[in-house]
Amino acid sequence: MTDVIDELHRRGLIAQTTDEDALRAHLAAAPVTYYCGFDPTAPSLHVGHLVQFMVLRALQRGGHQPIVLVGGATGLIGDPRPTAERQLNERATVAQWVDSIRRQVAPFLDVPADRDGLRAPIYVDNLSWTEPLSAIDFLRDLGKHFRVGRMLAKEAVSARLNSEAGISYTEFSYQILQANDYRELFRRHGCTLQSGGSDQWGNLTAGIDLVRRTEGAAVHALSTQLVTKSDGQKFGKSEGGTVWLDPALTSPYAFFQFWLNADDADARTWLPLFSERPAEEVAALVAESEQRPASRAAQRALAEELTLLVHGPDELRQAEAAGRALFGREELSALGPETLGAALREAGSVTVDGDVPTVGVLLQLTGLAASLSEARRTVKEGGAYLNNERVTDAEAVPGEDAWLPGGWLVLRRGKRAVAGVQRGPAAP
RNA sequence: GGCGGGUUGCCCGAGUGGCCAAUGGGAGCGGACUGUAAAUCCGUCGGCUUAGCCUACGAAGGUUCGAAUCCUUCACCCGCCA
Repeated sequence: MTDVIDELHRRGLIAQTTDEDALRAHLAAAPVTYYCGFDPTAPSLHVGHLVQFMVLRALQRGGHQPIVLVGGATGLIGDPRPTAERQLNERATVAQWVDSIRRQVAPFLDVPADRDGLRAPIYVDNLSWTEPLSAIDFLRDLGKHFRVGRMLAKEAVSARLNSEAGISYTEFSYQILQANDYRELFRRHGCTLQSGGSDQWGNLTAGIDLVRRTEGAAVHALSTQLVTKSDGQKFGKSEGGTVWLDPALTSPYAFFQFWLNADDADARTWLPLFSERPAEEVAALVAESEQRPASRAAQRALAEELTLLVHGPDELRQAEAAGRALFGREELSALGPETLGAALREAGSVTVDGDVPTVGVLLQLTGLAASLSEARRTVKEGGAYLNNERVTDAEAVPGEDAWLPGGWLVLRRGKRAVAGVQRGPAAP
């Protein structure tokens, strides 16, 4: 069977590891228990987190034992960001996020009953061992093992010390908590490998040092490559902002479209990272994308594979169908009410009853425009469409003949942003 | 603790009493060209009951016919000195 490290390298997922030969040997010798942590800083994870699951899944396929840690404790403290101090969230809020993220993660690693040889993940929350720590415990049992000089040298800390923002003692302490997580998991589960984003390297090594000092054991770390965009922008944002994994925050349709709309260059570099297809298939898709960019083979593969993974087969089917219906060349009126309705519900829709508002108001209601002013502007710029026909007057009210089968209006802003308006039951 | 400098729209950054909803750049958004791509060009870019009005230049007061621009107090940041 193929070496997991080889696969991860091939896919471009590895940024850095501790002694790679030792890690390879370790993974080859016996099933290894490994972990990756996710801090609850929002109610949902986003596409940026998927890279971590790619690593977790690859190791799991290799027969190793995954642990998924949700940072109920570290989420209360805040991992230092390079730019500025984090805003602390309420404890109750963080606790909710722990729950929602824990549920969200399940489909990525849970093992179906019929799959042998895969180990089901262990789920942990670091609040369970961090909360009982007293200040005395923290300072005597943990603090003694950390040298301030080393802590200051970590990139996450030094970047902040050199910035105008400075750094609070709270965030400065973060690395100690994460190091302690590694030690706890080593003690409780024999965990000997931690993976994380490349920005986590300092925290990963802090844990390794602590385990070596207090347990006398050599444990490993692996950091993943930062996913980038060719234009230098941050990965994982679309028109609507962050692309979340939670279908309530980013619809499966929007999720699918995010991947489908990727730049050619990006899609080709992302495909190996995110696709679990065999290497030859991935290479063939990339080649196809280069020869016939208009086919968007790489984008399609990404969209299909990841929507399936994150949202499941039913949602994938609907997201695909919605895209075909809304961007297809066929007449909207030719679509059946079921197809149209499903597509628009997937894309995002609102219901109106009583008096029908103006097009401008509808643009705002559907979220296609953030404000009425923006809606008016969009119309003035010629970027608003009702049933695929350009709207010229924001104050116009859609006439009776505009309503499509099923009581729908199709609103579009620009080329990609589509939303539906359905006539409510109370309409005359 | 003292002295000096600073805090402007999503970000960076001009603006030292009326011509300022505020120069310029970036991001974003729309159009043209395309492939629901990139690049390029053009336009747009606080809100609203949109030829007008309202809210805004760290916060709160004040001076003035009129303040982002002057004064006072407060908060925060950056220097230098204790």
